[in-house]
Amino acid sequence: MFAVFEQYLQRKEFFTPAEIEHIRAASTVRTLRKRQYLLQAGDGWQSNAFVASGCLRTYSVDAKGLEHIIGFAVENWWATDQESLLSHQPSRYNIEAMEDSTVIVLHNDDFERLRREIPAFDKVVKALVLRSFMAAQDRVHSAISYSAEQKYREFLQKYPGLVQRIPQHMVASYLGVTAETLSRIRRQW
Amino acid sequence: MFAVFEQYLQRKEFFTPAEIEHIRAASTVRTLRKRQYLLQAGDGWQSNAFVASGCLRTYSVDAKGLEHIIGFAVENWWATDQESLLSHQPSRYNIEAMEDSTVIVLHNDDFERLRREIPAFDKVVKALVLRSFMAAQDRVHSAISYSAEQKYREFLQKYPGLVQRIPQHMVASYLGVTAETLSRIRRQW
DNA sequence: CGTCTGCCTTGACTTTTGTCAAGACTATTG
DNA sequence: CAATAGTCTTGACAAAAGTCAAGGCAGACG
Repeated sequence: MFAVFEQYLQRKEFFTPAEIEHIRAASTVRTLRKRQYLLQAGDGWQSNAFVASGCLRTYSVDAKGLEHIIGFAVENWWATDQESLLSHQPSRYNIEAMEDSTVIVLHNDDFERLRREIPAFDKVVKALVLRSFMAAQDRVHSAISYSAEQKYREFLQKYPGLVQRIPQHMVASYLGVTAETLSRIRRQW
Repeated sequence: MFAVFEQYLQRKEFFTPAEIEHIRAASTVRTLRKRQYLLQAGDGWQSNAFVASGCLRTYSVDAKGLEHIIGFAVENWWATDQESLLSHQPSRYNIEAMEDSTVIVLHNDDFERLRREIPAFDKVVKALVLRSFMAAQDRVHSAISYSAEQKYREFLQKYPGLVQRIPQHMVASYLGVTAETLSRIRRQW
């Protein structure tokens, strides 16, 4: 499964075999069964996880027990909680496998070391962080500008295929609407 | 006004006088009158702007003519449109001065060159991008999880002082609610 | 194979938020 | 200083979304 990660990296930048070996040495491959947690709220988190296969979700649980999904991560995406990582505080989020999944876990110390030692790796991460920021900002824009229906349309268009893999009520949670509302939007079509 | 930028940088990392001079050489100081635009939707954007004084807002205008503020930037913050910058497409956003302001503008070519030439500068930018991502993600979390009132409370607590400087209807736009709704929330207190 | 759980839908009703229109107050500016 | 533009508030009403409760269906699993 590390091969998926290697291909991801090579697609973005050129890595020598030695560099790949360094990265492999720092990596831990973890398999998760459906519904298994990679991170549970309240625990600390000091890693970054690359999804080699499967699908995860990151979500919080509010005072009323409602779940709010802040992100999905399928193959070739990353799942992480930078907030806990940077603050060294327990996480507010849960990261849970929605399908049987395989992830490549890199402890943040190793991750930062690899950024220093391998310029290509640093480049990949720089681009990743910047793109993540832009994606988050764009989602803020949708959240404050669009109706539930518009947000759903945008989701379909932006992530075609995802809707096939993810239960509808979780898409609703991701969009910030209730499962009933999303069901009613779809009924009208 | 460049001094504000220098202090900002020195507070984050150590810069030699020569490094500061390199940065100064690439910088353009621009003063903006209240209501003046730094960027208008439809134009291209190839820079990053550091706010030395004053206050700016970044917003889009939707099909109905309604404004949606995706961000404010006061002293020691940055104002930019990474989307236009990275895609080389015309911007969807306007950046407008809400007060008489002074900004330090760095063309992206110079910005990237400085990152390569000055490690401390690269460090500052890395941290900035990561923090921006986390802030955006946190805002997504609020947007999908909270009611209008809860979002307003969080805003007050997160950016005390900002509410003194920014017209209320713009705070409403930032939160994704109408000016009337925000006014009614405040009435209840 | 039958039970159970998760998922989706639907209806009836409530709450929240938006829309439109009007008015008051304030600061700016010619 | 008078006109004006910007800001905030309020009321009446409309629309959007949430809540609660029920039922059906399909897949998972003992």
